[in-house]
Amino acid sequence: MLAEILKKSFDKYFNAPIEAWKEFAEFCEPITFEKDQIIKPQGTSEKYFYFIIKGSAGIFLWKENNFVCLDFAFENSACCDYMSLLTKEPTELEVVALEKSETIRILRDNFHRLGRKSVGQIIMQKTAEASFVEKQQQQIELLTKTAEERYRILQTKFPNIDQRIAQKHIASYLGITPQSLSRIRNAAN
Amino acid sequence: MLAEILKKSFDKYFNAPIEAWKEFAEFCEPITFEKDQIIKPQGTSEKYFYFIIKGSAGIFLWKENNFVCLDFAFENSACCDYMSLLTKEPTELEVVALEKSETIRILRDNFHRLGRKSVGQIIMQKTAEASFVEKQQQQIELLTKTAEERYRILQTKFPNIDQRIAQKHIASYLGITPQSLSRIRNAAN
DNA sequence: TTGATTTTTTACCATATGGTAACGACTTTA
DNA sequence: TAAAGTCGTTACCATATGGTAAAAAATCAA
Repeated sequence: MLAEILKKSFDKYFNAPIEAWKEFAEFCEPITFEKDQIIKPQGTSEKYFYFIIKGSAGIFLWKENNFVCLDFAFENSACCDYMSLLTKEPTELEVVALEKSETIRILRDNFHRLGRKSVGQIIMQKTAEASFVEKQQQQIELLTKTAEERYRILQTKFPNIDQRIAQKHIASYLGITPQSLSRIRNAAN
Repeated sequence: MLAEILKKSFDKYFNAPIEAWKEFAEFCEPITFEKDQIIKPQGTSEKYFYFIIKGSAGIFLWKENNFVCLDFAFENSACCDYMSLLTKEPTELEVVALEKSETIRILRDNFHRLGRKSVGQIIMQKTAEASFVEKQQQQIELLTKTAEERYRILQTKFPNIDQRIAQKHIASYLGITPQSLSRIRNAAN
């Protein structure tokens, strides 16, 4: 079942038989998080690669007494402090469940070890490439769009994000205060 | 000689014999660009992976009648429209030489083909991962630092950037106008 | 339900940055 | 050398967003 999700997610890149994905899935462990539960605390090194089956999570960076959200993750996407997973260094990033969430996770060392097998290697390569493209898109938006335009783009990308994620988190992702987001939302009518 | 540069750049990840790097280097072609020469025009798909031996380049995105610089590349670093190289789709990104630059390049299809060999695969994997980490750092700076702080960080990262790169390019990289950068520079004393 | 806590909204003023314009310095071209 | 263009600087005002504060609304806990 997990093998099927993985196969469906990555078949467009690499057509491997379901057995190969099942073998990969052997190393995956299901784990559930409550809303607001910390998946990876700041100051630590990321030990797992997570994949969200149901629910959502955010990658946060604490700044003074506030925080900014660097990214959201919803169903069928990876969710971890990927920078720390790659470098094995501790970071100040914090991963938090934003809803009650069902995930599967795989130990970092197993993730890297499986990277030497064909399907594991494709997952690692495509995860790195997709993560880069995603980040570059975010950088382009931050450099070329207004806060309001970024908000509209985010709503298009995740159509029900307003119903699922607190405004303060969306505001911090957009790089503005909750007050400014409130102003933007209420001006638009 | 190129093989040695490649080996030096990637040996920390993967200790391959110089012969393996020489084999990889066989597919590389040297090419020189004049200052302000367009390496990859907007609206096209990236055909090459470039590596800068000497000089510098910038990745630009045109916005109305202005442009923003998404990244600088100097000696011993990759430089291309990596997003387009990966997706094979045309993008609006433009790569421009900012000084007279000596580069080596490798055809996209050869790059991907060599990715199936051990050293090629390590280059592709590590390039993707390093590009992601780099982009996430930039995103963090854009979300948590002021324009002045970002300028100081950039100066630390590339100590002689003020002497090598036009202020207007630095300003656009920082997400501000040249006038604002001028104000920041002259206020700091 | 009731009270406590958190989140969102609104209002006020402050500030960083944008946009336009003009000027001088520098660079390129003829 | 002169002319033309580009670039960096400065000044002015405009604007988007920040910061503080407090009320209103929503959520959570007892």
